[in-house]
Amino acid sequence: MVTIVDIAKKAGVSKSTVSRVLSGKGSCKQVTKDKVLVTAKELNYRPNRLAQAMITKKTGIIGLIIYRKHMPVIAHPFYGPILDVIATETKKADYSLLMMADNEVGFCPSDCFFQYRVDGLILLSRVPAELVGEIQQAGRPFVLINNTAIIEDANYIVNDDYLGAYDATMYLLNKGYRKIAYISGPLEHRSYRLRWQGFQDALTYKGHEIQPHHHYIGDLGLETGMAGVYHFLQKDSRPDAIFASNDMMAIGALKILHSLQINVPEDLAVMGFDDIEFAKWMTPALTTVRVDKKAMGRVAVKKLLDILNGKTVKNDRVVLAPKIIFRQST
Amino acid sequence: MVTIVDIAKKAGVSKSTVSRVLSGKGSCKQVTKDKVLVTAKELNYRPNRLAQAMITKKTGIIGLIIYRKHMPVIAHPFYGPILDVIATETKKADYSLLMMADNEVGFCPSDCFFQYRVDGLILLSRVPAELVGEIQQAGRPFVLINNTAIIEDANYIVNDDYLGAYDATMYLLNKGYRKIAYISGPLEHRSYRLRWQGFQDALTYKGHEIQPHHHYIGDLGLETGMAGVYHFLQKDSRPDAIFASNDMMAIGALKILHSLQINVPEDLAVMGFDDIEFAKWMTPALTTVRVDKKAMGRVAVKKLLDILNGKTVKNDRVVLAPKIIFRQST
DNA sequence: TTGAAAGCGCTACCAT
DNA sequence: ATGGTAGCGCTTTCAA
Repeated sequence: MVTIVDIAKKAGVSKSTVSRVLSGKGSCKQVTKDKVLVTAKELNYRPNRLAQAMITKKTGIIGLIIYRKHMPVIAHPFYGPILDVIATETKKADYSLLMMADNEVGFCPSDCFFQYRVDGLILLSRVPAELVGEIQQAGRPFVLINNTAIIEDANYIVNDDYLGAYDATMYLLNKGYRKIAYISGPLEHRSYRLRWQGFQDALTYKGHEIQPHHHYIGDLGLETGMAGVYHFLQKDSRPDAIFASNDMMAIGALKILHSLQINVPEDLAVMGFDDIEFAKWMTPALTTVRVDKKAMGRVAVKKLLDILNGKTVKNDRVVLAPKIIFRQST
Repeated sequence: MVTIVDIAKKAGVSKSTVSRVLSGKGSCKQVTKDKVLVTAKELNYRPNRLAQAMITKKTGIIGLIIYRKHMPVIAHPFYGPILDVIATETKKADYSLLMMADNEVGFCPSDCFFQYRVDGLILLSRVPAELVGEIQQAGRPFVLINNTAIIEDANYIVNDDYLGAYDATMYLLNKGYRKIAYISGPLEHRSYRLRWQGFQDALTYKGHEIQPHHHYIGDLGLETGMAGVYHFLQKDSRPDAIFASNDMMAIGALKILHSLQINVPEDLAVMGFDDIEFAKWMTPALTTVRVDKKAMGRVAVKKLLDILNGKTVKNDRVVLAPKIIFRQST
């Protein structure tokens, strides 16, 4: 590999000069500059960023940690689009992205990143509080996206899950649905706890009560949606609407309902949450609460970049407003 | 940050000894070893992999280039799952992944990777021949996945697109469909060229001819599927089956057909290609040709790792066998 | 078994 | 405007 010494030799200058020209710092004669630049190009020189990083203490790399239990990790219908804008936005700012799925064993992920001396970190979804502690202690800038645990003294971007669920329930109620069943994800998740709460509060506010058998708790997948429908249908009083706490569940519900020849929305309405890409492709297209995934990624990168660029950024949380997307399933 | 010098001081040994203990190379007394190890842990030492890489010439990083025109790049329904297994498999081997979408402007992507001195590269989908040339010239190991251009002297993993299309057409023919329309992606793409060829050859083999208006060429998206259907329906002789050259198009076709109240598969059958995740969630669930995306990622990583581990690997191409997945749309 | 010294490719400081 | 030199944190000879 070509080094600045090679350039220096060929151009007949010192390596300090080469470095200065290439980095654009310091002054020098135009002639020297040109000579160096030309030789560098001739030699097809590529700076060694590792060597640079050792001195400047800046690698130009941003680390990305994704909760491993989300399977698939990268092609995840919810997190995928977020990763996408993170990749785009970081590249615009000339940063590279080092990816890593959170490994349950030990705290390997942070280890890995620290070893590469990443400039900053973006953490998605669930992240063990200890890991965040380590990162804080190491003094590395980081931003949390949609974090499950509430962590103090940190920048984080979340969706207003409570509001989304509240509004969606109100919408359902206003549309005349009275027996709304609810399918929930695990309540340990901040998002699912808040969604469930929003749903209940809206019901209460309107003077309704949730029917005894009209709620079902499962995991985050399609199967939970299916199981939920079966659960509701077993009982005498059938719901007239189902509010699934994420789109995957809603899609599962839609599938089952179709095979049971129960018409949506005529016989039973279905509402989702997240607005993953396929929501609009379902038949019927899924009415859902849109979480602004692009904004999540964009804001996260912007915050991190601001910190890296030395702008004074005080830790705060950004709560994104959700929006109901009206389609055909309600 | 703690360095080996800090450990050396505290443990009362030289930094060479620390290095030797930590890297496990060379011998030393058990006592010294323990002392160093304990101090390292006490100090919460994290090796600086950049410094290590400068000497060993091994960064432990694998670069990943994705064709930028695929939008979304990461959450892509076809490439997403491939990225996923790449991430998983590389991590298992203790490599990190540096991601980069191919940037049309110049050859920035390779630049970026070379600057970080990645150990090897995985290139997905379209990659400019010049870029590959650069990489080859630089002597960096690399593997191509589903490459559009045919590149000599390279390891690459592709799907047998010709065979998939041929088989699928045969299946359609055997099921009794006679007027099969075909929706194609751009024929510059190796995959789409081969699929189109496979379709035609199967038809010819069975003594059928493609109807004049029964093929439509568009881009890779949903909209092409929709446009294709409209195109076919304008004409007098309506097809009894549509073979879309990818699932996104097939899904688009399904949507339109549904809104036109044309029953699938009773009035018109629809066959896709790729078997993206959502194919099975459609109503009706989509019959399609499965491309083994996991195998693509797995094989690519294995090949690259073999090269990196010094196993003699001669350049060859792996052609993965596709498989028809029978579902409800045919 | 251990330590001293050289050097990876670069930047940054101090001379000139 | 330019060159010499030190040093980033590490591995790797080579001596002791």
